[in-house]
Amino acid sequence: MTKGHVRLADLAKAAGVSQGTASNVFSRPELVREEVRERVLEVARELGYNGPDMKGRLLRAGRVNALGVAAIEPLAYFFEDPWARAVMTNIAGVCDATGTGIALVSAQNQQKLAWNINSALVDGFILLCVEGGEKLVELTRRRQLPFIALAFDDGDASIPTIGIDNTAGAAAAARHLVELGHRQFAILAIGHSDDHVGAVTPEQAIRSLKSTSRDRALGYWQALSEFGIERENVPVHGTRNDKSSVDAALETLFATPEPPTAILAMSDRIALFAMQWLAENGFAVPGDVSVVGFDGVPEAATAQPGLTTIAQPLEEIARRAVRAILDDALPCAQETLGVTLVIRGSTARPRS
Amino acid sequence: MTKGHVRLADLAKAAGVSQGTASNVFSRPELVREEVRERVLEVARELGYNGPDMKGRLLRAGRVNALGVAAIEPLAYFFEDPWARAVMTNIAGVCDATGTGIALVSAQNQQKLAWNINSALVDGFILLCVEGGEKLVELTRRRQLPFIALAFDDGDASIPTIGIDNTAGAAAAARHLVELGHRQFAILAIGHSDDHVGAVTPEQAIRSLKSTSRDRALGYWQALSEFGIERENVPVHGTRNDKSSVDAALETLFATPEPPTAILAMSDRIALFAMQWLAENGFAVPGDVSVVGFDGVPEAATAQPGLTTIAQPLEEIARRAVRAILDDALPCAQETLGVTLVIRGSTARPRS
DNA sequence: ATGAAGATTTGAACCGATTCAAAATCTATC
DNA sequence: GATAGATTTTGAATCGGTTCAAATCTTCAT
Repeated sequence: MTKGHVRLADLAKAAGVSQGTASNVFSRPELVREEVRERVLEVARELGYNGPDMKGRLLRAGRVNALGVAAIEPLAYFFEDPWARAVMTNIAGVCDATGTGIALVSAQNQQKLAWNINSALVDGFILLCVEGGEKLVELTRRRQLPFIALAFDDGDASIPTIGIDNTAGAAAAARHLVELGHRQFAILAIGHSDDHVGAVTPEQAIRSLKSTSRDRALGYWQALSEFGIERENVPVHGTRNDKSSVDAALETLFATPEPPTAILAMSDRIALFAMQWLAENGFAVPGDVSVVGFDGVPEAATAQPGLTTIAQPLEEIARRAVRAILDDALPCAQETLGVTLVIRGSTARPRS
Repeated sequence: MTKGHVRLADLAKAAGVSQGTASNVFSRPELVREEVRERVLEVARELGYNGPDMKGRLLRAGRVNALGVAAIEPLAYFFEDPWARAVMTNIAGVCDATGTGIALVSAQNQQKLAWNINSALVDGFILLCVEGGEKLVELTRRRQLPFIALAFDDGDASIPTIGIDNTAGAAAAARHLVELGHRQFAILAIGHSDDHVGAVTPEQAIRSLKSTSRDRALGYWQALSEFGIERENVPVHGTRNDKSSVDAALETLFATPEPPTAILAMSDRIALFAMQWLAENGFAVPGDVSVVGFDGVPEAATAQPGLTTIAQPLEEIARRAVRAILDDALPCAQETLGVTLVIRGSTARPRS
């Protein structure tokens, strides 16, 4: 029954028209006389031909109408990591509107990632650079397709990037707490280049933090110093953005004679882990301790209590990124967008 | 700087070999003498040629090494819906292992979906049929690529499907509660063909529920009747799988003289909304009311308290589905997998 | 030196469409 | 009825590779 394979040429012959006309019936129907068009479609139906095959079309046309989103992580990252999910959700929204497809590109080891990036059938890439951004950019660059990096952690201004104002965001977070009356702070950091865990001095932090995290640290310090709180008096603990390292940091912090009344977390993930630890250890949030996160992931809104955080303009980021790829209108310079402080239930005045 | 475009033919000429040899250098290097291979690669580097372009390769070779996952929903569905996310996470895991890419295919209106399905560059499809399964299958069928339907709601045995034993799962959930001593039940349903919201009689439920939901209802009733509780005494409320319709159902239920002490929810999503409503309205879970969900999404494990639920073997489902597509070894018959009762903190004996 | 077997390389066909200049056909105008 | 102009249709080139039978080159025993 199945005729092996019906291709456009077969259809054309069967319908008694040239291949060119047959092609137009599908791709530019307005060019072909209605009568002919209907006949060809009729024959197509009989033959079980369902429109031109993408592989051929694409070869000729050059565009796939899909964009790739890449990260150096297992594929499941896109569905499990809160930030990645939030970004993807917004990208998905923009793609829906423009009818663009999404291909997920990733791998743990570089060998495979290189292959995957090279073989992905897409018109361009959005790079999630939270981990291994440099490698990712390097591999993608080779492909010679438009790409844009998100959360990229490197000064190289030749790389098209959409970022956020980390310093201003962090400053806003710290200012919010200090204005509520807090004076005892602690910072939970991520992004030590050596995955350092535990207390660090400000100098160590400046030296070993990746630029995103360093900017956030600088923002915290800056706002606090405006109120006379010097960085030397604000303990900083490195974490690996996972529960166990956050737990360890908090155990140390709350074993000191003057534990913090306010916690500045460099990610919502960390902040949520912190709130969990506090709840488990009998500290009320925000009664005993206030917590501020960073990123503005959806989970922050649904937590109990809601997490006060610095929200990234993800929708705007997604819109610009997708547009940049599809229109091949990459920003000549790196773009930096503003962030907003979202106040929820996890922050309040300190117990007097 | 950019030489317009370097293609395999250019490289071949520049390196002084035939195009066939140049091709082999990349696709089947073992066929070409090392000396030649290195020279060609060297020239490739000079010319900035980064391996064969996928579009051409694919046209000839026929395989894309990617699979499409499709649903009649906006693209964001894959990242937001708990069940979809759980399924995707598992599919991603399998794909990671086999080096397969994932393309997301979806659209709200059928017109666009048809186009997207036809133009997706994939070797086959996994269909998430929670909504509009029939249409999805019909459109995919036309594409004449291997596909397999998940959560498909139709008897048509000619369609390759991996499903679960809904009746047995529901029965296990009900049995668990009844064995704890509960006697006052309520069922929160989804999947009314007309999106009905509010109380329904068993007859109405049987008539208007889609098959997945009907099977679950039958399972509940069957287990309860073994303990002498007749279906007429178990109120059933339709919901739209969203918070507002769940809230409405619970308000009605708990306004009755004999409110339920145990809730059977047809999805974890509903169950979690229910727990939220109960908390907001001063009912302790499981102290005052026990709740059982269905599906076994990750959120069920992290909720406070943990949600007792019927877990689908998602890993197994994902593994079989991906294998089926990649090996083009579709199950000749529809497969049905077993489910397991996972007991967590949301169920306990009723207050005596 | 000769010839068979094995290793490399070549060349041309092919994958399945789109595209566009040129040819063919139809319409309108005088 | 002839002709310019508009509308359709055709045919061949092209996109960027892969593949495979045939041609060429090596190697080595005879």
